Amino acid sequence: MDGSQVRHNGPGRTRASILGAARTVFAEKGYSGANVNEIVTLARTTKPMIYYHFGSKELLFAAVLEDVYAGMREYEQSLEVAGTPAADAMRRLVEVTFDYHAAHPDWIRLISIANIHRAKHIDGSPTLASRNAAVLEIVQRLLLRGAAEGVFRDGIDPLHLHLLIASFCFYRVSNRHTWKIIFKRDLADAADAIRQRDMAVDAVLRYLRPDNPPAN
Amino acid sequence: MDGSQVRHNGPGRTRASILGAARTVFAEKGYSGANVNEIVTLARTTKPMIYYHFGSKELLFAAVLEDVYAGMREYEQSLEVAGTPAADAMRRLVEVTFDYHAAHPDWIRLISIANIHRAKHIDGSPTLASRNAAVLEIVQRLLLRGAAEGVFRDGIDPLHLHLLIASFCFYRVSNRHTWKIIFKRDLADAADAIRQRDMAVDAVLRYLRPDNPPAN
Amino acid sequence: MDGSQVRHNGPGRTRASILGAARTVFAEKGYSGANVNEIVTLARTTKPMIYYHFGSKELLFAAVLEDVYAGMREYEQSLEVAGTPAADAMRRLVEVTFDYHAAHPDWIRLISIANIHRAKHIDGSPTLASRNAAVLEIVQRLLLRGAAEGVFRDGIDPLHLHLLIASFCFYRVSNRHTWKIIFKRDLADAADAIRQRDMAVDAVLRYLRPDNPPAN
Amino acid sequence: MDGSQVRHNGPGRTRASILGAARTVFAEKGYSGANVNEIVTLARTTKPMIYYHFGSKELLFAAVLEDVYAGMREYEQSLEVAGTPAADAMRRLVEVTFDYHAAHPDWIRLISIANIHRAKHIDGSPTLASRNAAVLEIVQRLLLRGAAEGVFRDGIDPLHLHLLIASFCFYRVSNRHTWKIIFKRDLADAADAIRQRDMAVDAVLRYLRPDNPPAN
DNA sequence: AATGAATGAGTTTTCATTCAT
DNA sequence: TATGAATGAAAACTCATTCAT
Repeated sequence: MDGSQVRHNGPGRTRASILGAARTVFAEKGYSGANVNEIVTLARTTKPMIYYHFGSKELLFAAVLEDVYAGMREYEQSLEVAGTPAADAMRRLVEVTFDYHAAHPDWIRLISIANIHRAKHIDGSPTLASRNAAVLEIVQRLLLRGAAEGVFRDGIDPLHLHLLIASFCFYRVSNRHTWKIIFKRDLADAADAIRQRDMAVDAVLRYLRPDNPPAN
Repeated sequence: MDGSQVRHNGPGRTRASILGAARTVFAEKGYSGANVNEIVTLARTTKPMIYYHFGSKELLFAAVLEDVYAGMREYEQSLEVAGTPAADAMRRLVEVTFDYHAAHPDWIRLISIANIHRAKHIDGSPTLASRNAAVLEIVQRLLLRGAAEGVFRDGIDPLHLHLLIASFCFYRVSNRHTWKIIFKRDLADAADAIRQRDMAVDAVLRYLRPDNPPAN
Repeated sequence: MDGSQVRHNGPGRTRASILGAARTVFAEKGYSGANVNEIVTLARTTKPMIYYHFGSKELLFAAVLEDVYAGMREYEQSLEVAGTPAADAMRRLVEVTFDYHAAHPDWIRLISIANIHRAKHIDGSPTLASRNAAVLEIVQRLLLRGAAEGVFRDGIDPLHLHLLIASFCFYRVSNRHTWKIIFKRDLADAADAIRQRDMAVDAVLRYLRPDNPPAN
Repeated sequence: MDGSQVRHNGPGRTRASILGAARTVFAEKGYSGANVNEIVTLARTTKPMIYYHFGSKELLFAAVLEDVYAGMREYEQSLEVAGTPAADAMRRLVEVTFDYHAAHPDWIRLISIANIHRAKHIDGSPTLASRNAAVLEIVQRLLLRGAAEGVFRDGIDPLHLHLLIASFCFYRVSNRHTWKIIFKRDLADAADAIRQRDMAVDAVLRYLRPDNPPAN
């Protein structure tokens, strides 16, 4: 009757829109709190499509998490800072990490939710298992470079350094709601956030600084 | 009128057992994932008792969270270390914080869950509102003492320092499941945990150390 | 507001009415074809009551089947025919079996349905496992008595004799619909049924008759 | 217009494979329990093919039943035993019937399922309506021949005799699952089956034997 | 303070069927 | 003929909450 047919989106279109909607809703409500109906409404499709494309609510959540971790690649690529002194590169790495977390609260919420469920939804994922966590190698190379330059101490475990950085950047976002109530200060406040960012850089660089720095 | 008397537990006994069971179940499954039936089964009582004592599932969860934060008092009291050099006291504070978090994963899970729900269940709680976060004062006093002793730098925001410490101690527990899958290392591994603990102390003390330490 | 309260039937009332409704609906539609909604409507209650009282649709069906087999007791009790010549007693046994099957088509349908599902719903039932099939003993005693009287042959397996009797009585009911279409005769036709009944008795007695009957 | 041609199976190939898969699945799960998806997966085709070739799930089931009854022809043809004494021929007829049922449990399950649904899926089928049930004529001729030979009684209704034979052969297969649980004996046990077969023959021949057999 | 049973609304999931290509 | 994707209706099941006692 009319040429403007709405049915049948392009291939993969429905799947993608479900994934996006699911990401939003899961991040907002948690796994159990999220509601399949709300997801399909937001995705402008129907419930069976979830089961057709993903198999179950659980597998849909797993797909969302894979998607979230795919985003980690993007973050990791932005970490590579070539050709600068190690200390500057490290400063940059902390700042980028800080900013990425600050800019992606959904990412953080979804990872928190995954942990509440003991990461069972990504356990056994071939995609994630085959991943080699690029951050660690970047950090590792940077540590070696800094040590060679004489600006970082030796023997730092890159995983532990990453833990120091990531925990700070993640927690200030993930736990800001309880902090606001308990400590009456909003960690997301812009002015304060800048000082937290400086602090993170400072803490990392001081931690790495050799006890007898080169006298140059 | 008839011999079949209903057994009463001691006063508050039912309430307490519901609270304990709820804590376990909410920590395990999250707010929405937790199920009122499971709670009463674990508490060896019946559903109406929840409504009698707490009013609703939401209010029960709020009560659990208050209970969790009451545990914070216990932690804070163990922080007070009198009569020692500031640096030693600070080392102690970090260690106690680290150990407390490591020993109370449920506490951490519940706080994560509260944050997923944007802390709405504790928002407006008179108990929590009236709380003056003792940690901050302890940290504050310690910072001043250390500055006076000349072993800490000036101008450190106690909230930020607490953030540095707490984020590390919290995150390594809260996010250990996803870390295990992504980085193939278990942050809870005993030997590694010791090194993380040393690192936390080290990072904090190096962060506080004055640039020109007193020549003593 | 009004004294005629309908809610809350007597204890066990809801359970019993669900069981009765389920029996009707399962017999009518088969296990998968039966619909939980229809059952609760017929039982004048609500869906959760099925899950509260029985646990699942499958367990409800299992309960129906147990109920069906409980009916077998009633049938078995009516088999005991004391103090008559063995041949007369056997005639009576066949007739009672015939009549019982003819009078309980639902019983037959439910057992057919159970067999379609390979009896998995009653497999492992403690009630049914502990049952000692009284028919077999009755038949056994009757065979011995007849042999002693010299009117039955020796060495008949009571289970096989019961198979001969039951198969005829069951099948003519269970398969009458396909027979009607294939052979254009209705096995349930009253006049014909009488002849079938006579035939069943006749076939059994002739089968049991000794080759050299006592010359009395 | 483009190289990506859809693979066509041979003519009727898809139809036949759907029919075969449907037979398997319906026999296994019953009409309602069977699932169109499972059928097409087993048939290695897609759902619309069912609707293209058969019109609906119900019509597909009807087609399966027609197919099942077509198998009856094969059975009936194997019944014709020429040129032997009537008693031997009858023995053979019972044995063939017994063996055919024993060898085709799916056939039996499908007929049971059809009866659960009151044979509505084959009601009105022109194919089946036009069928003249060959068994009955074979049995009829055999009875006449036996009577002429003086080895069978007169006046036996061939339909009733067929009922006696078929019920035994069908029921021992159709109801073996519940029998196994109730009577703790497996009617399909090979050694026992032989005795059941002998019994069937014996029961039929004794039923037919004249009261005053010819003294030959 | 306690219980067994009930309720209504909602949850995830399934299914036969059909559309566009 | 054949396919991948979509649909609408309904299926089984769950849940927080409340009633009558």
